[in-house]
Amino acid sequence: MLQLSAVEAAKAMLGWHLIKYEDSQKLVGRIVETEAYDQTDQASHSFKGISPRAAVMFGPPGFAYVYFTYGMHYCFNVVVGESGHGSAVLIRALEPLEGQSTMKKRRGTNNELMLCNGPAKLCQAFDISRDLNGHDLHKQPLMLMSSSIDGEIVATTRIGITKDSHRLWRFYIKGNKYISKA
DNA sequence: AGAGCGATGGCCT
DNA sequence: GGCCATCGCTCTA
Repeated sequence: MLQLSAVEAAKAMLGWHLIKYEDSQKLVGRIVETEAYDQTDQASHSFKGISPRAAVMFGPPGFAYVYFTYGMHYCFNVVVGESGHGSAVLIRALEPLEGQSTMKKRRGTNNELMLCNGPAKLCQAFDISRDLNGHDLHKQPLMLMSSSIDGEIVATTRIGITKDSHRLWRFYIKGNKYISKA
């Protein structure tokens, strides 16, 4: 699945589970919103070729690309596509399935809908930061498990970008309450 | 060596 | 709906 193009992988990954193993507990979230980024796409960190920051995007699929932005936020991506091709899927929102109490503590809210409904929010809830950049998602502590969905997929423009903003490369599960923005 | 700019979220109105 | 905090990365000189 993960060797697919960014767009195909972004759609296929809806419904997958993201699992984080911590000392005495497990956090689980279901992917409900994604965005595709590709080296042919000006909005992508890989557009200008291999840089130290975006190097992971050009590696084999199934690894984590975590970057820091706006001086305060982390965003989590899954590297997809063939090795040598710079593409990744940004995970924008999760539906919390397990470990909600820890997520609530980290996020400072008791509202289930607000725990993982944004790329930086889910990183805070799952405690994902720079040290997981380049991590193999087939291994603990952070893992990806494939799953399928029944729901319909909606495609829209991506959020918060200016270049190549016409592409309909954002995908979410129709009607899901946990997406960042309808 | 240095300036400018974000794949944003939270809080305020 | 609008504004602002805050800093690593990239590009330019």
